[in-house]
Amino acid sequence: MGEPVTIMDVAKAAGVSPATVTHALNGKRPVSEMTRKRVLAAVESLGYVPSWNASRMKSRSSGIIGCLAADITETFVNQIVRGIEQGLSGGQHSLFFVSGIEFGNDLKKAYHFLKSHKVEGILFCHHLPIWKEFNLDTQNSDIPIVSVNMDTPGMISVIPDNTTGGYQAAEHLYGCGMRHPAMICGPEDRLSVQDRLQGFSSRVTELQMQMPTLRYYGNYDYDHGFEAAIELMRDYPETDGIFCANDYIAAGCIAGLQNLGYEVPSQVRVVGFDNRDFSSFWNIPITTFELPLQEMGILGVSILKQVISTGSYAKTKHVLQSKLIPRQSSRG
Amino acid sequence: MGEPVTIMDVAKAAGVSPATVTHALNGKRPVSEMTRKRVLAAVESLGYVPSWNASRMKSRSSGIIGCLAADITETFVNQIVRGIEQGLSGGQHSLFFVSGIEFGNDLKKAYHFLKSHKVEGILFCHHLPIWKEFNLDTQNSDIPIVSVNMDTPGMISVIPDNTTGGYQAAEHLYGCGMRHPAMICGPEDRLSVQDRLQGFSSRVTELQMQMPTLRYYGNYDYDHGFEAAIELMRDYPETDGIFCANDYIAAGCIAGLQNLGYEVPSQVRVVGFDNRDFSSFWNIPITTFELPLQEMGILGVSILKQVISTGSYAKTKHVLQSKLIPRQSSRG
DNA sequence: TTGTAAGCGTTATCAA
DNA sequence: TTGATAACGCTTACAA
Repeated sequence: MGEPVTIMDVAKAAGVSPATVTHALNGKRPVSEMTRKRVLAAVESLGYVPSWNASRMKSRSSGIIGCLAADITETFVNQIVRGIEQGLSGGQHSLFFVSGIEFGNDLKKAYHFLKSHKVEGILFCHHLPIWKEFNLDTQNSDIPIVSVNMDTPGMISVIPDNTTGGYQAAEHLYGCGMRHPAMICGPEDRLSVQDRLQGFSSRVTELQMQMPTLRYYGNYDYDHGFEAAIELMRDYPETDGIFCANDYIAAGCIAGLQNLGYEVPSQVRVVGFDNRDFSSFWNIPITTFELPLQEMGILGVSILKQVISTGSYAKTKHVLQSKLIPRQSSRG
Repeated sequence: MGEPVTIMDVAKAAGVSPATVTHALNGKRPVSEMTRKRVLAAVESLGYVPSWNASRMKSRSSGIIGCLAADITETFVNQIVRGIEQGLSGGQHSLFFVSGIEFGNDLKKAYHFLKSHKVEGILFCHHLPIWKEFNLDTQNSDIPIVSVNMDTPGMISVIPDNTTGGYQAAEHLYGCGMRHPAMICGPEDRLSVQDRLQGFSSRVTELQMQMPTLRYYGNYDYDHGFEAAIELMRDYPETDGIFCANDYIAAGCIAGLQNLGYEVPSQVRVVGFDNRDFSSFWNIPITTFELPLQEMGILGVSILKQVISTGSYAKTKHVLQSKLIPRQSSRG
């Protein structure tokens, strides 16, 4: 498939030196208009594209930022990645996305891969503290790392404010008439679940209401919501407002409530989290919270860029607010 | 942030030549066990990782495969990318994913970017024939390109069989008792819509049934399904089976039918497409088709690898079957 | 088994 | 305004 065209080929074709070709292309020193035109013509006709590798051999900077994530099909990952791309667009850096899947979930391998490409910084995008496994490397890493979505001690972190989300959920449900709150949680080991729970229960306490001690932990899915709702209403029949840890659970919860003959929202109000696509057109549209995922990606890039350019690496923590989206499931 | 560690540093620390370091690391020539150990110790203590750029300067191959897509947040894109990652894992190549977003949707720019990184092949991942815009480049491209998801004339294509999907939808609905079929289409300019329509109507004809001439084109979303269902039942009240171009439309269609007082599936059967997450737990679980997205990614990689290694570039077309997932919306 | 030196394609420095 | 040359970090003949 065709020999690779080098700067020498272009130089020969244009009858100039390789140095002139470089400068005609990147304008780092003046080139006469006539020469430039000849060079550009040669570039065009030969289909020459400079080799990134060779260019970056000399200059210390690779111009590449790496992103390490587990699985691109997870909504939170691809939304964040989209934000990262936006934050990078038009700038000097480009993105090298690497998924755990490529490396059999061996993050150490993936990290070394990025390092071998001389990335100038890494955006780390997980919902579990997997970083612990290769802690040693990252702590003393000469490459700045920003953790997006996980509050990772010892790293700069950009995270959504799940706690305030929970707090606002309680506030909102109270305003809609809830007096006997409850929560159906997701997986117990997720920080997002704990934070949402903590925010919710703290506002519940402030408002001098009681909530069940049972947490109804389970998967982040419909079935768990359905079953938990039935258990919950059996255990605490006075419940008139349920905060679900995400929209899948909320959807199941609503269905479970309807199955028991409850009316949503007049008898029981329901709030979810994450603003999944179906939430807007669920049979009872689901009140939810939109995570600032793209904003997190954009902010992560901006912070990383700053760290790279200044060299200062303060382990700061940046919290972005989630946004309440009120829908029918919570208000009459 | 620390000076970059080079092979020279390691060589000095281990008291050997750079050549020995290379060979101790990649085993392309025998190294005594003692020397190897000293080298590896030096590598470890210095945190040395070989520069990918420098390594690839000599060898013609970059070991990189590029992937060009519009938007990673689209399900079909990230599923395919996941397949690509799987196909690549454990092999010699790594993936450079590039999104249109990074380049302000200037595909030409993105293509040149990949070329500058000396990618050995490109996987092109779109649902629209945007490639036409930079047709000239790709036709004479010295880099092999495989189009995944779009049947792109002049390129190797890996595509889902939407036509057979439509065909099977008609077959399935007929088996469920449908005698007066109809279809609610998506955007008229999508090939997927046209193919699904064609497959459906061809089986309808074979089964000697009639279907409306109206196509009910519209967005691939819930609202369109809802409104189109109402129009459709007004125009053709005898309709007892509706094939919707995707699951969003199907969800809206079911809601629209229920709104009119029809029972699904006993009075009207509904089939969707794409197997969205909500389809399994919709209030009436939606019969749908699962696209072989990950498989398409895997196959795309495998074909591209073969083209790269053999150098032969036949413009073949590879069609993968979608899989019917029967649920309640179609059978009583 | 190991070392020396040339070369990959580009850019920076120096000289013209 | 331009050209020659060294250098980037690594691999690989070739030599020892």
